[in-house]
Amino acid sequence: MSTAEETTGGEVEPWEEVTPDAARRLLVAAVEAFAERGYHATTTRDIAGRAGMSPAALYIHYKTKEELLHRISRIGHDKALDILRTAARREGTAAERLADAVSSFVRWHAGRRTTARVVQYELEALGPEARAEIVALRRQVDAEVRGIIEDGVASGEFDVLDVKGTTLAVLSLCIDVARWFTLDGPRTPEEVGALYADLVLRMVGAQ
Amino acid sequence: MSTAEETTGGEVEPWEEVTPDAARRLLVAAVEAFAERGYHATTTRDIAGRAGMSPAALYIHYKTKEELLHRISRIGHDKALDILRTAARREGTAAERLADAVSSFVRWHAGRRTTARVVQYELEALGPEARAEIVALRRQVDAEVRGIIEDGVASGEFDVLDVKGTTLAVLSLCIDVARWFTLDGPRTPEEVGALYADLVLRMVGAQ
DNA sequence: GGGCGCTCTAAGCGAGCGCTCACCTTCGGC
DNA sequence: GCCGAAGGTGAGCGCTCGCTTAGAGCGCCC
Repeated sequence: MSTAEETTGGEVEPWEEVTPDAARRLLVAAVEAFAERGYHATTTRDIAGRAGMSPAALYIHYKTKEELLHRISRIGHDKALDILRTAARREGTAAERLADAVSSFVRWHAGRRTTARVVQYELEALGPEARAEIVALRRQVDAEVRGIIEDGVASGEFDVLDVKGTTLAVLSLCIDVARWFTLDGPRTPEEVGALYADLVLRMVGAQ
Repeated sequence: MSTAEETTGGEVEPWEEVTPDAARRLLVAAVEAFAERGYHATTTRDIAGRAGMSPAALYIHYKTKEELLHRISRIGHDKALDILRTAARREGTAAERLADAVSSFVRWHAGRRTTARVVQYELEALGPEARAEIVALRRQVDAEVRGIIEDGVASGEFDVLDVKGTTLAVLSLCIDVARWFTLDGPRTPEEVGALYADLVLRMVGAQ
């Protein structure tokens, strides 16, 4: 009952920061529904139904359906950024830090696939201000990865001509895991993380 | 007025296989709308409006809104598969063919970004039989890329441990271009294609 | 133990959805 | 010059959407 959580980096119970309990149940239901069908194809009745409540109960805890998406996106981006920061700021060579960043980022996208899907693919359903807030978080994500690659280039560990383009490609590769990964497939999140860390080290000329 | 087409591989007028003219205008309008807002967030009134017609006109040429998506997805996948097959079956080393496949596939995803978005991200909006048809095409796409990588491993050009996983990663990298690329950005489709071909050759240990 | 605040529900509002229908125009063939 | 087919429109049907409202249940503090 506690194996799935280990793939996320030790988080025992996700969404534990959301209270009260009913608000969390609604949010978890929304994550599942948004990930399965997309934001626009999901109805508030469906979300409330999955949480075992009437449609009106949703509006006690959230002002609109979009606020639910905003909260999910915000918490998810915070978590993703936290994972990358932890890897970027540990001690070790640039290659070790990049491999750590990629494998843990990929493990999160695979293991928390439903959350990651919503976080990465439903950005455009947000209104202008909410979207701007999330875009700012994404720039920080980009900066963390670019920082590691720049370190590796400066130290001579990496051989990269286009640092910005390579950063974009590395992040793109990791993010797209949320699109194709399924727990029914032949690979575990850990295996994909290890494979991708190896591929990325090759991309930056570290091996 | 004819520079954009060149990025797709020489196609002068896209969707020319769709007739009559009104049906093509509706389909082009649907591609734009689906790419901007997603299938579920697009209304039939919006599609008809973009094509300069009344909402009812849509149903003279297409039975349902879903049939429009199906036609777009089918034609788009045929084109994508055609691009990969052309690169895979040309003469040359495995490295040359892989670089050609990746750069032309990426050029298509960047240059025909609206089409590619619909093709790659709206699959789940299709009904079961239409989705099964498209999934079969995707398996052929996967087989073309895997074939080149297997050739390279057999000839000793490539150094790849996990062929299936690496194939998946290469395709994932190319496909995700449709998510982040914009014509307003600093890169042309040709530049991204060249960068990605280089990165993929590194991933398979060819340089 | 009575009032209060928090949580939730049943019912339903106005709006917009995919789609249909009755009818109108245009135009080539005889 | 008339006709039928092909391609188009305006109005609107039945339905479901996001969201609201009036009020019920219930624990908790004075």
